[in-house]
Amino acid sequence: MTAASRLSWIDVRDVIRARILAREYGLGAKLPRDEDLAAELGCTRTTVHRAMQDLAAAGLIDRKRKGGTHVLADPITRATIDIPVTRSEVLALGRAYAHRLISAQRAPSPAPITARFGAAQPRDMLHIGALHLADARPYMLEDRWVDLATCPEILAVDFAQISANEWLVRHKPYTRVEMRFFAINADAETATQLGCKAGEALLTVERTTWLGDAPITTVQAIAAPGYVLASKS
Amino acid sequence: MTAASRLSWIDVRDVIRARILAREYGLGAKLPRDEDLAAELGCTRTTVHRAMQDLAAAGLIDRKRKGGTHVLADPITRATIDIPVTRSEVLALGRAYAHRLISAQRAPSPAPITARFGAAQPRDMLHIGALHLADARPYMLEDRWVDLATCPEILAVDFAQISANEWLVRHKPYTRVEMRFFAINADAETATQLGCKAGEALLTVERTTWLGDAPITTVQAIAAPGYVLASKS
DNA sequence: AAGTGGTCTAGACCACCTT
DNA sequence: AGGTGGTCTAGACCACTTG
Repeated sequence: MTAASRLSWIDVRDVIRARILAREYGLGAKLPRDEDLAAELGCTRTTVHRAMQDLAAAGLIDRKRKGGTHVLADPITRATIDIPVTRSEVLALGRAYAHRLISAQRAPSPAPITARFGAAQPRDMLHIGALHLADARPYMLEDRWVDLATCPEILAVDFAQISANEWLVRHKPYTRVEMRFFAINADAETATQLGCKAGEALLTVERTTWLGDAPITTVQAIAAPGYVLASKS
Repeated sequence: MTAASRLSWIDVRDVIRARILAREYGLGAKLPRDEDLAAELGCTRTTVHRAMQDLAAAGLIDRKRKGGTHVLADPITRATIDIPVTRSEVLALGRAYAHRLISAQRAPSPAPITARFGAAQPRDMLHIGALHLADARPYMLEDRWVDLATCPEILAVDFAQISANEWLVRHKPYTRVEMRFFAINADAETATQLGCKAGEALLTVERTTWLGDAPITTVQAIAAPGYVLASKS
């Protein structure tokens, strides 16, 4: 027999999750109140709360004050993706990192870029093209816009020494980020830059960041063929 | 002046986050002990702990017992992606949903599929091809393998009535999932099935799920051209 | 209006990890 | 071996949201 010294929130979570998985609490069903579960399992409401918090974060249940706790009627699969600085990502693969500046021009943001930030008017920006290399081969192509009102210091950065990607991450923290993932066919120019055939399928990640409400940067990162993005454990 | 009735963990989190963003605690720097922060800010250690928990989940800090709390030396961008049942996804777009079974054959898993599960030996599986439609147009193409040892009931399912995707999500909960995102060029067969041109770039999501250590299913979902996967707010 | 989850306090003990 | 974060309890009050 196992001595149950005290019930940890992980135990509680596992019990509740098991009941959900076994459909003891079916899809869309309402769970007992935290207090009742606490009484039933022999722990504090705080402990049940901690367990529920974890299940909610995992996307298994939905909680509302007064409304109670419900199993999600439409189950979802939730994945977390970590995107490191490209230099670190390459180094972590055990490959040599380098980057190359392609272009950097000051210009007002074109409509699609303005729209990404949800801004009404075009903004004064720096438009940067850059290529990340792994073992001297093209790894990722960046097409980036940096808001100069929020981030004037970028004008003084020497992109021969540090990529815009890394400079921004290290010097311009953000509070909000939106990401979009999609696939594109390499056009002629992209193919040349990435050293692949025109038409090849390329995974593309679009990232836009803000500091509060102020736009910082938006980037379209086009990965070389074969790139795979994996979810965190 | 604002009356500070009591300090909520969100306030504490914002203070600490602001310090990190302002590089008051620089990259890789060690933060004060929870207890000291609590004393400084005038709240309980529990409240500081709750704030730290949030910052750790966001990927800003790293905590270790005895080691203390550190700002991550290599900042990462963390995104969460929710993947609903395909039917729900289509309906949420305000489009009509339908699905079509392409094939369903019992077969031992080929090496690449066996490997996805980390299994040593081929397993008895059901191989299913299916097409999801939105407004009667191809939306997503599924190439799925279901483990029959774990999930024999799948053999009795009528895929004319419910897609394997939805049946599994509703009847076979999982405890672990791994996802991979990449881009592929449509081959001739895929192009025909998705109603696009051969060679078009298609976003592909590979999902593999387990219940404990037991394999459940692995699926390669190929989205029609134009598909975009967005991170959760 | 009231029920339910969310949070805070105060204090104690535990467990992990670095030193 | 000791310091730090992790957790649990017990009780109180708060705030959202639904009936």
